[in-house]
Amino acid sequence: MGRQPCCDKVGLKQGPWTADEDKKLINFILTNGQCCWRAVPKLAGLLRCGKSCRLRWTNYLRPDLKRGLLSEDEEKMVIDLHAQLGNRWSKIASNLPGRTDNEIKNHWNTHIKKKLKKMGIDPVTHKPLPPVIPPTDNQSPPAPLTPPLQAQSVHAASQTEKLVLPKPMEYQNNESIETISIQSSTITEVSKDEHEDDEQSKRIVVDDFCTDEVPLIQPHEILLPSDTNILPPLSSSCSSSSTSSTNGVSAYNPNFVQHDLNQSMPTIDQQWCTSIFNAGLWGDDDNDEFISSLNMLINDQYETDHTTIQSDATFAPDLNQYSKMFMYDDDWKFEQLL
DNA sequence: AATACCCCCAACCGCAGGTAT
DNA sequence: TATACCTGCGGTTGGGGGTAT
Repeated sequence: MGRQPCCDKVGLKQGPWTADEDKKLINFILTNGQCCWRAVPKLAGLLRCGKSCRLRWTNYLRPDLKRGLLSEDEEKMVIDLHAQLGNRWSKIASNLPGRTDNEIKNHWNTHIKKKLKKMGIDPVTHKPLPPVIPPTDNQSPPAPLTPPLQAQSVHAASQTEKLVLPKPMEYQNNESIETISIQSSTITEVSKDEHEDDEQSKRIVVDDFCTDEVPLIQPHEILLPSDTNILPPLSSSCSSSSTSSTNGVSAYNPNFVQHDLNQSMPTIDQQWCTSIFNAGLWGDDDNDEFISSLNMLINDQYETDHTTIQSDATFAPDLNQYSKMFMYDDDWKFEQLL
């Protein structure tokens, strides 16, 4: 059975998002939370399909996103996780808070792949690449490789009942001294022999967590205390059939005022709010609207006394400490953040 | 300065899985 | 059980910006 297209594309806008569209989407989600995406564009006044809105929010506008290049540690983690998980970008991303699968995928394809190849490592198998043999008349097969790395073939252990994937390998650059030492969890694959089920008998256990199941953050770490006025969802009819999340962020959380991912203390993502505010995404005429939304999020208030919200001047943070940047669209006046 | 080429990444496409009816 | 819907996921593309010639 064929599937319907995600939306009727007639009359819908495609291509890069404008600042105005971003503003509408952010404002809508600030006010109403994430609801059924198919309804979002209509309710938010956007000529986009819901899928496009979801992607824009998930990959770009979400307040908990980090921006900028991956750090060295993050890169090492990506390499290590890729060696264990393959191209399961969402799984990899779930281990890097603030990073999206798309971002990691792009970074992999544009940076890490090349780096690994340069180091003589096959980015797919994470094994040494075969040497490049210049064409000769002699068609003798290439000599077997001696693995220069610590990488050990998984198959070597396949005969044991308990299969332990290799510890993170060291990626050594043949051309420089650069060494990437990856410290990670060990994936232990428990074979069927120890259990009764067939395919499902194999499970991957990564030290203290199962990569397929464990959320990065617990619900109590995400949601605000419930003793305050929580903004209700836009509509009770909105489907929340999918409870899965990206990067551990609740998919149906009307308040993304959340605990800091790395700390236990509850914080609103002030970086994001300040960035949005100072980036001029909201014009003067819209400040009340934005402030109102912010106030609801910060103070859980519906009725806003705007005087209680700090003005632009007093709300201005030390921008140097902020990693979140909106830097890809001139319309957003990013220079204010730089 | 003009053009060609390359790189990067946001966005799109289409399929799969889960859930509601 | 079958169907429809919604969302997540991974692969791919297109265009803007930077660099080389």
